[in-house]
Amino acid sequence: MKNTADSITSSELAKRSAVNLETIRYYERQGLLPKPPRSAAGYRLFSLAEVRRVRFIKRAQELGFSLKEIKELLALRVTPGTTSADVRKRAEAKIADIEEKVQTLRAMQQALTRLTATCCGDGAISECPILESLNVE
Amino acid sequence: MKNTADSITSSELAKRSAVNLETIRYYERQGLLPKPPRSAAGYRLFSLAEVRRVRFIKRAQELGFSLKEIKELLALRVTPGTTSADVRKRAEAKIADIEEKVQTLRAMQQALTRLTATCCGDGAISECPILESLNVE
DNA sequence: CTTGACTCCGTACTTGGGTACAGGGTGTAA
DNA sequence: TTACACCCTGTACCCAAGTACGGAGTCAAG
Repeated sequence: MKNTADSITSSELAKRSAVNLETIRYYERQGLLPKPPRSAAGYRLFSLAEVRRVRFIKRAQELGFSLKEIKELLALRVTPGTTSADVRKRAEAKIADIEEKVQTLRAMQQALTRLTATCCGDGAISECPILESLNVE
Repeated sequence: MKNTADSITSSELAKRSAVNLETIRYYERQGLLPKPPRSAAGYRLFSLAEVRRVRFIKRAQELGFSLKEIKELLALRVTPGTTSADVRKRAEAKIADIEEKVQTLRAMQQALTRLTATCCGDGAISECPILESLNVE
């Protein structure tokens, strides 16, 4: 089996998106990757575009999204059976979720910045400044 | 066992920080919570300050930090045996990590915003716009 | 026409992060 | 002084997200 210009094997997809081969099969089972067409011998024929998809999944995971949430994100598009108003609503909800994450990260960053600022001047800094400043609610 | 002004039981800590009681024990085992002093009967006597700590752990988890990473974050402070230059360096590394997360979240948000913008106008939008715009390398 | 690298499938194992008991000891209000 | 709610420990179980493995088929270079 050779990779052609527009079609790659599962192990090639795994390599290019820097995940384990088994992970590809797993994502397919979980519906995160579309069931790919098969060669005459039954080999999976992935499109190169899936590389981007797998990388997206990995990135999103690092940001605390579960595979289930990622599936929802990837499903956000207008397809037969969904109205664009519906997609719009779901997308807006996601935007708000993400905004919250950003705000929390910013607070953490600020805390750490204050830490670096105070700790070089030494003297009395709080026991654990990062806790001090993430005191939201 | 009664909770006093400055000392609470493990189940009270669990309740106030909105986690399962067993999670408190688990965090203690993992070194995410300090081993608390005990009452004569062996009951844990947590300080109220630990509520904030547990909440911080939960928030950080939602942002994709593992318990191991969270432990490192919580350890960022000047203590006997660490120089402030050392703390500074580790804090700066964390700040950079976080900045990356923020950037990725911003890209996702932008993608979603474009989605809501284009989908109400309907017409030809890309198959899955969120993938398009998170095309970072 | 064989050999070595690849693919398939199903199933079993692993790791992180919890959760749920069981069996026993407290604390206190009635 | 008992009833009931609470705490302790240890151990076993659970789910998500992979990862590994065995047995069998496929492909292409020598």
